Amino acid sequence: MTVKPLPPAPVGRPPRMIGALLRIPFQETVRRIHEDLVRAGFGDLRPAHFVVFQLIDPGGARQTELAERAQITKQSMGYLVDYLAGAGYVERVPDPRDGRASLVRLTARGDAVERAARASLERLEGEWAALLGPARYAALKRALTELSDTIGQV
Amino acid sequence: MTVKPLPPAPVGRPPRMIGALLRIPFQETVRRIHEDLVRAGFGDLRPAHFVVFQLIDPGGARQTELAERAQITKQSMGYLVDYLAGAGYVERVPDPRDGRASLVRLTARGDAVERAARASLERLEGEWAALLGPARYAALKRALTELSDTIGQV
DNA sequence: CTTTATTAGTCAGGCAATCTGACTATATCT
DNA sequence: AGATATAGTCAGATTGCCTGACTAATAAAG
Repeated sequence: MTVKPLPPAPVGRPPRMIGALLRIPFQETVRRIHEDLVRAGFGDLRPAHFVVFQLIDPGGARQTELAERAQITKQSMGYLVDYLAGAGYVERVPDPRDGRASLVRLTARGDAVERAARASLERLEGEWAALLGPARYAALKRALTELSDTIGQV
Repeated sequence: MTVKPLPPAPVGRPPRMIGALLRIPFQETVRRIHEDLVRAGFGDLRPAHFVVFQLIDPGGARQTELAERAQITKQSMGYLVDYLAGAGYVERVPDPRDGRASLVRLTARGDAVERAARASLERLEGEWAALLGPARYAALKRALTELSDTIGQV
């Protein structure tokens, strides 16, 4: 009666190519960090903001510098920093070395986010190291590090 | 005199964590595919469209099915498919098995894109395999495949 | 030391890619 | 036949990015 059952799954999918193989774990890192940050009370942070925490220097960084590192325009970085400043995660202080510039610095709340994100990733790394075995996981990180160095981005 | 030279680079950056290590090569795959597709005359495709080519079945797929696989809403997938149909990469044909549905199918032009994207990734994989050595590159793919299988996404 | 060019950042406006909610038409189940 | 579920569209909003034009401060050239 039913015409429903689609032809019986012609094959078991071609193996994923490197694009999907990188995308899936990468998206999982983003998802996990976001989930853990929400649980830690930082629910007003969205994935687009993570790059700021990742790229900012301990003593603060210029907005233009952050934009270059993140490879977005200074206007887009301004938008992200505005939001983060409004939500109390960063503050702008005048740069004593250059009257045009200000330094974007993490507040105490911003520092807490950085620590929470780092802890979240470390938990995930622990899970993955357990899955693959520590040696293979370390080899994975070394290989990815070499690729990243070659690509030459932040 | 000059106050300019920032303190001489306090340290050589902490090692990247797994998030950045996955993000950098992943973004490189996207950048390279896009670059090669532009060169091949498919400059009207944007990275957001790639997922459709990646997820569509040879005989066509339902829009809702594509949305589920891509983990976006059916409305968002509708937006992408509308664009691709308007640009001649896919066509909607009525689903003979279900009057509510249509099947999204690649046109000849869409097939050409899929082949070009695959070739682009294969070139990139060749470069990376040369960089790491074939054995380490194969091990990298195996490790990423196991992580992807565990995460359980497309 | 003044003019010129460069740099840091903002303002204004626009587009792409997502979302939610409400709806229509068709299918399926009881 | 009636109730429920599913495929897809319509309408409207938001986020994250862009380009272009601008201001203010600095640095370089004469």
